Amino acid sequence: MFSIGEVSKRTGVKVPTIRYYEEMGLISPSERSDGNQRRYSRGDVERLTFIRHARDLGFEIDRIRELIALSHHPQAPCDGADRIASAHLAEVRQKIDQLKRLEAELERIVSHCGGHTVEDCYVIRALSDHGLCEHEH
Amino acid sequence: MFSIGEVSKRTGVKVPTIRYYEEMGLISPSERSDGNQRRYSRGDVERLTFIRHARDLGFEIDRIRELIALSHHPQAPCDGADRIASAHLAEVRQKIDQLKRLEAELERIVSHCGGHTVEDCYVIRALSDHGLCEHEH
DNA sequence: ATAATCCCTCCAGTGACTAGAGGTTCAAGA
DNA sequence: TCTTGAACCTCTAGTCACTGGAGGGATTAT
Repeated sequence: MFSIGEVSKRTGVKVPTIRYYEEMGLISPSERSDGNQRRYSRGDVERLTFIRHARDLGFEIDRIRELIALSHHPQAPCDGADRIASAHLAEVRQKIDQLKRLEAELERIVSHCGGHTVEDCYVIRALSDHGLCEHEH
Repeated sequence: MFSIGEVSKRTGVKVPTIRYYEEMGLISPSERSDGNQRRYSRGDVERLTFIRHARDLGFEIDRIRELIALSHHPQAPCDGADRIASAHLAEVRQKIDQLKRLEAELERIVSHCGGHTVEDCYVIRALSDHGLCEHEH
């Protein structure tokens, strides 16, 4: 049995975050000490590692809750997990595209900043006048 | 003079958001009607367009406040605006890199999902076992 | 005059934490 | 066994950029 501090060290998840995940219904300690402190099993640590990993990959708490539920039915078909991950991948790709468009716009704005005063600074002008933009956004 | 609803239509910024920006100190209406309703000038509308545009490009409220302050000193050197925009561009690029790494990882996880049951589903296994990952994250 | 629409303020909720106050428990050393 | 200090507990509030709703007043068109 591990204290919350030990679990935090093992998983890299901060102590208040572990408590937050508990409140969100992702994990709860297997036991409590006589003095009401959380005590985690090895299984709990594994589960928190799973959560951490999924968060690192950008899965939302709700999606993680679903993935945990799925993992509790090892004989169920895995379409569910696959669908969640694929949907997430699509979101990530969309986000990348969006950011690339921003990048291009910002690049253009920054590189054009030829002026020496704010008055003729392209950065300020481009922000004031949408007409200077190449794409809609 | 425009009502908040008209301004909203002209700029595409939602009414509660305009009020929120006011609370944040980005704009305030030039006047109030006798009945205490907000009345905006043409200049106010331009300013809100500036804000909207900057937000679309991902600038934070605080950065926008700085840009507005700069735009009020047209004779000042424009290094400030340039620096803010360049820093933002760097952030955007970093975010893109990060998301690309996620994309690669998720691609790998999803494409490997060969199993039919959760038990041997790569998605679940990859999340449980960090060792299956290619990169640190 | 009245109805419909708009506007006002204030409060609460979102997501995923993070930080602090004020108090209790635990583990290790004397 | 006692003490000390670190770690723990709960509860509340703050972050960012909004969004939505309640309950009531203002404006506008007919």
